[in-house]
Amino acid sequence: MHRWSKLFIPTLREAPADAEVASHKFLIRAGYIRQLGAGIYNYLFLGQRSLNKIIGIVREEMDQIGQEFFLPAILPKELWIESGRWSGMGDNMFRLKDRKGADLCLGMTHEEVMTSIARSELRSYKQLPQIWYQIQTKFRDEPRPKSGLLRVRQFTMKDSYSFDIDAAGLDKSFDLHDAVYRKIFTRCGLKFVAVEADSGAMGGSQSQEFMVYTDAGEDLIASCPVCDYAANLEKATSRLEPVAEVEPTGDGNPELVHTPDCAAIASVAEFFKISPASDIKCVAYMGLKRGQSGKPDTWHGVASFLRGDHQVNETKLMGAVGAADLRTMLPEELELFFKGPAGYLGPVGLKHNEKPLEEGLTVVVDQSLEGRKNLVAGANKSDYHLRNVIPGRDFTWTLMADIRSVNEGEACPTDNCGGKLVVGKAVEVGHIFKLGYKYSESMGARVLDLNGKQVTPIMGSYGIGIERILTAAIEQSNDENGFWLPASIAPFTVVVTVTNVSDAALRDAGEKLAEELAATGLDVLLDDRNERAGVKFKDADLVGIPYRINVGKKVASGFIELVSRDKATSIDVALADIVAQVKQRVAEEALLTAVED
RNA sequence: CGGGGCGUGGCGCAGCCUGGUAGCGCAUCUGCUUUGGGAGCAGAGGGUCGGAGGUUCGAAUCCUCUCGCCCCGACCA
Repeated sequence: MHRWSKLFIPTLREAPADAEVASHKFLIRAGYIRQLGAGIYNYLFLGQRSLNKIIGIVREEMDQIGQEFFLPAILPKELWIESGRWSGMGDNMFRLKDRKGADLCLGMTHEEVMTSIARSELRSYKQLPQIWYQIQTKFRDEPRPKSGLLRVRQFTMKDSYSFDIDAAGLDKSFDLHDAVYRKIFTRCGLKFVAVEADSGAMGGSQSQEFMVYTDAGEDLIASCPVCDYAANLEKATSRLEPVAEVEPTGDGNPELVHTPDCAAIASVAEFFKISPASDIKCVAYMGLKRGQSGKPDTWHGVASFLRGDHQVNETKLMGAVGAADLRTMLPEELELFFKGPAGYLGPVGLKHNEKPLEEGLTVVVDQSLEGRKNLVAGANKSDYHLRNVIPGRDFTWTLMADIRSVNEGEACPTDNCGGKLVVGKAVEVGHIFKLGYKYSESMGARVLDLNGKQVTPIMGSYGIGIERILTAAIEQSNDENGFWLPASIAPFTVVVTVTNVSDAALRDAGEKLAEELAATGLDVLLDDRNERAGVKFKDADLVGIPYRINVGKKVASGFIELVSRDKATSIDVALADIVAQVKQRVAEEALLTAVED
């Protein structure tokens, strides 16, 4: 049992002016955290207590499938040179030198270290599979820390890594993590959704994120209200309605048309009296190709063509051409590759590469243009467009791929579903990922298989953002007075508020009650401060404790009040029944966050 | 990095434009009263005005540089 009067819980009546999202404001107002620098926070008593409960749940569940390690946070350069990420991580990596001048970095993830253990210790398929995890501080020099604990430069992550003999084994390790993650987030009381995610430059085969819907989130999720389809917008696909093609003009071949002041899609559509879906849009990029084996990185022209009413999905485009980065083309580059100005770019007559990201221009055409007819496109000449353009007949491409972003209201891609996709903002609390052979291969991890042949183990990596669980929980449960956490992760389960400590009878009743509750194993906070009742009620509402017991005048007749923070409901309970009542409430709530074993 | 904004007691702000002894609310401390939704009265303490340089008789205020923080875009747990 803890006494509020002895604790450091610096609650604030007002939030700092620069806090924008609810969780940021309340974490500070409730005395959970204090800021030390951009994206760097002190965790105070209540905050640390809640994080410790989250860590406890994560550890308990992870122990069901893996083994806990604890790796260093300060890491030598050499490992990262081997994996190619010393340069690949760029400015996101905190770097430092030791007294001898040797390069070190602060760990932002631990594939390299885990793989180094695996390669020096694992020798036989008989030792596989292995799942190793740790709960540890990560350092990432984010370009823009923001929103309190949502995006920070130092945070706690549970990261795990699996080593399997083959792809089937990896599938199993992946599925084990999927199941355990669901248990963890359920026990933490999060309303989460698992979505398909982009596997990006990491080159893995499957990637799934665990997301909690909130407007504070930075990701966009497309989901189907009918079936269970859900995907990060970076990855999401949809089924398009067929488009009514326009009739050809003249002999049906491309025809040059004078189109003054028609640089915008809308004005082109207006000019030709067509839907933007019958116009070909061009977005021109420069794509970054990572230099192989010590060679410098290079930029190459990438022209993307898609329907006028669609938007380029840069994540998909990068994946399609294998670029490490994209930027838009400068005017002089447009002139070089297209001989034409922005607004009048088109695919007809363009010379393109056979392979992406080589000398010359890489032309990428979105799938939705396949089989289309009689389209309008820029003529690569100021104030001119072409009509009657047919993909394949009038122009070709380096590659055709899905490079567009889906829009809300488009049809779900699942066969025979028919649902309309909705798009919502969410925060990522976990990510599970089939890595493949990238690290085991490059760093030389090998084991002998059943036949005595040397093989490379296949890896997976899996992360949970500890602080993000707390942040997401606050985002999903708050009102103007504060927030409430599920009992499983709240710093205390119940606060016993003595309305007037100068009344000895109330004080004694509160003491006795708090002792009794604590004796049953509940986390009890006794508010024994010499403050007015209103102050204590306000504080109790603020700090995230799910239950409150008011010890007031009704004690004289043997009653106290039990208040549930979430619904702000209060009932009178006989003193003799209160311990049982609280236990029952907590048990009922626990049922909601219970997981099957 | 590009764009925008802000730095004045612990927190929230005013003062700056038009230079002239730094103010308000909350919080803190003392005393008395009060005690079920952030109490009242009386008194007290606390600020190199982010930092450096400059202009001026005189700078929180004007100029230059610099540091920090927040927000919007490219990354990720």
